[in-house]
Amino acid sequence: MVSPAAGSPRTPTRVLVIDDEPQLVRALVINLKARAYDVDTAHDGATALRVAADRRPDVVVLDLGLPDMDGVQVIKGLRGWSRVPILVLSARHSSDEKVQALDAGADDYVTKPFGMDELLARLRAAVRRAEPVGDEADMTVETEEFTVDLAAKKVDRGGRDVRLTPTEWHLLEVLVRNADKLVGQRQLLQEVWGPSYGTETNYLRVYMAQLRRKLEADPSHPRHFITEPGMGYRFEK
Amino acid sequence: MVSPAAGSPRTPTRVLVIDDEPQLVRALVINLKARAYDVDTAHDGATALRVAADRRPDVVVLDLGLPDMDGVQVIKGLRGWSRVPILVLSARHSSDEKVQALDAGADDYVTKPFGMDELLARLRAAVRRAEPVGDEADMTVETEEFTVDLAAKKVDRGGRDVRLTPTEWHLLEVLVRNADKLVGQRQLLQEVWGPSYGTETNYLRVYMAQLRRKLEADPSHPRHFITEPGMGYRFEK
DNA sequence: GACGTCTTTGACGCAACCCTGACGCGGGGA
DNA sequence: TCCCCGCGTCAGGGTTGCGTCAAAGACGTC
Repeated sequence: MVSPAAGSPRTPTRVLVIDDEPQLVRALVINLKARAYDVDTAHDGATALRVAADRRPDVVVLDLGLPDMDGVQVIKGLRGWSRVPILVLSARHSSDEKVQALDAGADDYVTKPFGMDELLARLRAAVRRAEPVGDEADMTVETEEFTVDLAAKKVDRGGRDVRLTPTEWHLLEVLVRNADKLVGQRQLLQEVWGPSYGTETNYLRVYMAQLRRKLEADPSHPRHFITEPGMGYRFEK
Repeated sequence: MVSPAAGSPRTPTRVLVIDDEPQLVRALVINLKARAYDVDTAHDGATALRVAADRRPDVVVLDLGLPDMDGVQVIKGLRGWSRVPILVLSARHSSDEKVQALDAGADDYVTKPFGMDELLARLRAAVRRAEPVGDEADMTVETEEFTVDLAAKKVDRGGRDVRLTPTEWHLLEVLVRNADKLVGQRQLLQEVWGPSYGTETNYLRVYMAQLRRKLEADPSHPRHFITEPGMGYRFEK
C-alpha cells in the first residue's frame, strides 16, 4: 500500500549485525537470511564502523556489550556521518543506559532476552520509516527527445513543459512504468479507464495519437510509442 | 543537542496523548509540559483521530487499550493520511500484539509499567528522526515577485508583508513544500482541510483564487500557481 | 449585541477535455 | 484481386472542470 514500485525488484535490505556472542549472531543471521535480508556481521566496534562505512547497511542491529569499546561510542561513530536506523540490543534493563543510547542517536532499544518476532517487527518498522520519501530518486525516465518525471508529473521536451490532459498522463504513466515491456490493450484500458473497460480499443487509438503528436519527433513514424498490432503498445527509450 | 535550526525559535513540539486512564494521562501531561512540549489529549480512538486531524501533532503516544476501538485501528486510521511518529503503550507483553502494532505502522512499542525517563527518551528519538534533513537551509523560497519564509510563516512582496488567512497559508505551505511537483487535489484537500475531505474541489478553486490575487502579478494569468486541469496544482518559482 | 474576519456554499459563463462517428490506409486471408 | 479487420486521423458535440463573484454562515472581539 505504501509504494507499488511496479517493475522494480528493489535490492534486498542490507542489515549489519554487531554482536560478540556467536550464538546470538548465528540465530539472527539465520532468521534474517530466511527473510531475504542481506546480512553483514561484526564482532567488535572497530570492525563495525569499518564495515558500516564499506557496506552502507540499510539498518544496524547493535549489541551494547562489545569487547573493545562502549556501545554508545559506536552509535556516535555512526551518527557522525550516517542516519542509518540503529536498533540497540542490551542485557541491561537500566533506564539510564536506554536513555543514553537513544539520546546518542539510537532508534530503538530492545532488552535481552527478546522474542525474534518482536525484533523482526521492530526492524521492519525502522526500515520502513527510513526509506519511502526518498524513492522518488529515479522516478524520471529520459529519451533523446523528452523527459518524463513521474514524481512531479511533468514532461519536458526541449526545455519546455509539455501539457498533458489527465487521461494522456495516465496512459503515459502506465506505459513508462512498464518500459520496454508490452502492455496489452485490455490491461491498458482497465488501468486508465477502469476495470469495466476492456474492448474500447478506439480510445487507445485516439489517445496514443495525442501522445505521439505531443511527444514524438515524427508522430507518424513513432520511435518510442510502438504499436504491437492486435496486442497492445510498448514504450521504448 | 540535536536541537534543530540554531537561531530559529521553532514552535514547540506538539504531542497527542491517547489514553483512557486519567492518572497516566495526568502524569504524562505534567512531564511533557514541564519539558516544553505542547500537549493534546484524547481518551478514545474516535476523538483521537479527529483531534489528530485538527491539530496535526508532531508525535502521537497511543495506549492500545481504548474503550471504543482497537488500537491497531487507530494506527491504521492515522497512517491513512499521515506519517506522524506513533509511540504505542500497552499493558500486554504479548509478542503478537507488538508485531501487529508495529506492522500496522507504529514506530515504537513500550510495555507498561515503564520508566518516564525511558518513554521521554524514546519520544525524543521518534521526533528526532522524523525531522527532515536539509530543513534549515531552504526554509525560504523566492520568486521574482514574492518571498515565502516557511519558518517565520511570512510572505513578503515588494518589501511589504502579505496578510494571509490560516487556510490560505496552509495551502501555500503545502504547495511550496512540493515546489515544481504536481500536488493532486485530493492530497491538497486532505492536507489542508483534513482526511475526511477529498472531493470538495470548489474549496481549492476559491482559495487558489485568493492566493493568486494576493501573490501573482497578474492573477488571471498565473505564473507560479499553475492549474493542471483534472489533476491538481503546481507551484513554480 | 454589533462588528469584522474567515470559511463555506451556490450560481454562472467559459474553456478544455472526453467521447463518438466517419473516413482512409495497409496487410493478411480467401 | 478483392475483402475485411485493425490502426491512424480528424472534427464536432455533450459534458465536465475551472475561475469568478456574491452572499450566507461561523467564529471571535470589542
